[in-house]
This record gives sequence, structure tokens and C-alpha cells, in this order.
Amino acid sequence: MQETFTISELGNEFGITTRAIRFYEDKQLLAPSRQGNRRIYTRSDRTRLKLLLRGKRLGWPLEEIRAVLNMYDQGHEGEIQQLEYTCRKVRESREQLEQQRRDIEAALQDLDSIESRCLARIDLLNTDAGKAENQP
Amino acid sequence: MQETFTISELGNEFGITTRAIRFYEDKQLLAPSRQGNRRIYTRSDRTRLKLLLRGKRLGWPLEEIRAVLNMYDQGHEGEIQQLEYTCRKVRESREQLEQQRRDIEAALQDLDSIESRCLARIDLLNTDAGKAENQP
DNA sequence: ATTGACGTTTACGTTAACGTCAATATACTG
DNA sequence: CAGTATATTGACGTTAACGTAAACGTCAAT
Repeated sequence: MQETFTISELGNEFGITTRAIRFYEDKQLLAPSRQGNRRIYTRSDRTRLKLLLRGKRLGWPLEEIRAVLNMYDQGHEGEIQQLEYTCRKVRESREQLEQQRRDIEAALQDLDSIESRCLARIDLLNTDAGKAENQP
Repeated sequence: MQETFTISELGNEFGITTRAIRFYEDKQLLAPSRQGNRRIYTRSDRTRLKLLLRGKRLGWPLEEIRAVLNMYDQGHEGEIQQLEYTCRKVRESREQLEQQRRDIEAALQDLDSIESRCLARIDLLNTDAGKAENQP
């Protein structure tokens, strides 16, 4: 794979606009280096962006995503207070993730039930042509 | 449990403001009945709200939540085209949920890795008092 | 009769997360 | 060297999801 990427390469790869990527930088979620004026993204920058988008799919606000991204950096350096703070945030995020997981399980079960009701109804309308519907 | 609820009862139970609940009604996600001027919420309304909030925790926009809520109603009635449309939406939602589930699994593993790196680092700083850090 | 708790509608304000220009710079390409 | 593609910053616009405030109704308790 390439060593570096342009902004539009990343935009195309992940299906987002360059405007969005610059916006993330503005909000301190990315910090690519420059060649003169232009942004150059390393593999690590690209990974950060990938993680960012994962956070988005989970519905997190950018602020929170930034906090989580910072955990990746601060796990192996920093003072003890910073490390403990990171640990606490890790636990918070994990609780939220597990809540989301429960929500997903419940939602999936609901969808199953809805679909089967739907299919049963379709089947009835097809085979029976809905006779019972219009007859006294 | 009660048969009906006031708006502030539901607000307190779910930790949201009455403004939010009225807003959801404005956006057609709820349709409580009235006694004169005032809203009365049945158990079914309350369930709808609960499902709504689950959708919110999954990061869905209200528009999408409304579509899913409508599936609950349309699973057992309506024309065949409507039923098939509902089935398609069910499958779409399921795909999205399964993507979210994968994201959650990945994120949880990352958090594990971050936490253990963090803890190892804390342990090092504690037992060793970080000697290697400041010595040549 | 007034206070206070709860409710209503209407309207304007706010924040997040970009989209959409515009004006400008840099680089390749024929 | 003109043209095209790609990049930059800056400013303003937009949408979703409420918050906030005003102005008013209703009912029970003081």
C-alpha cells in the first residue's frame, strides 16, 4: 500500500468529501503534515480517519470521537494521572458500547418479529387472495 | 402499572424534557390523545417512546426512527406493496445494525488493548517509579 | 383571590456537522 | 504558455434536534 495519501484519495476511499476531512482537522481530530501548503496523510492519519468513521457509524458526536482517538495515543505515554483518566474514559466508553450492543440485540429481535408478521401477512394475501378480508 | 401517563411523567421516567417529547410529536413520531387540551399517553405511546429512545442511542436520525416505528404498525396490515416495502426496510435496518455490531466488536477490542497498555504503563511507573525514564 | 404547579402554543435561538460558493495558489499537460 | 485539475483558506448557508422564553389557561390549595 502507499505510504502517503492526498485528501481526495482519502475522500474517495471512504466516500466522504474533502470538506468533511478538513472539517475534522479543524476540530482537532486529524493533524496531517504539509508539503508547502498541501496536506499529506500518512498511514497513521488514514487509520485515525478510519477509526473516526467507525465512531460516526456508532452515532458518536465528534467531540467524543476525539476523546476516544486520544486514548489511542495516550495509552503508552504520559503521566500517571493522564493514564488513569484515560482508563476511566475507556471504561465509560465500554459501558456505552455495551448498552449499544444490548440495544442492537433487542432491535434485531424486533425486526425479526416484524418481518415474520409481514411475511405471514403477505403469504395470506397471496394464497388466500384475502378472501376472509372482504367476506362477512 | 398505570394505564395512562402525563407528559412530565414520561419525561421524568426517561430523563428527557417535555420539550423533546412535544418535538417528537411535532415530527410525527408520537400521536398521543387529548383530554381537552392536554396530552394523554397510553402504554402503547410509552412503548413507542421507549423504542424511539433506543433508536436515538443507536445514533439514528429521527426520520429513520419514524420509519422503523411505522414498521411496527404496518407489519400486520396494509396492502401487499406496503408490506413488501416494509420488508425491504427491515432488511436495510438489519444490515445497518449488523454493521454497527461489527463496529462495536472492533471498538471493544481496541478498548481492551488500550486499557491493558495503560495499566501496564501505570504498573511500570508505580513499581519502578519510572527509573528507566530519567536515566541514561 | 392569589399563589404555585403543571400544562398549552408560538416563536426565536443555538449547536453540530457539514455544504456551497468564491478567490487564490500550485502542478501537470498538451 | 494556456488550460485543466487539484489544492488552499475564508465566509456564509443549511439542517436536525432540540433549548429558551413569552404569554396564556386550569386547577387545587392556601
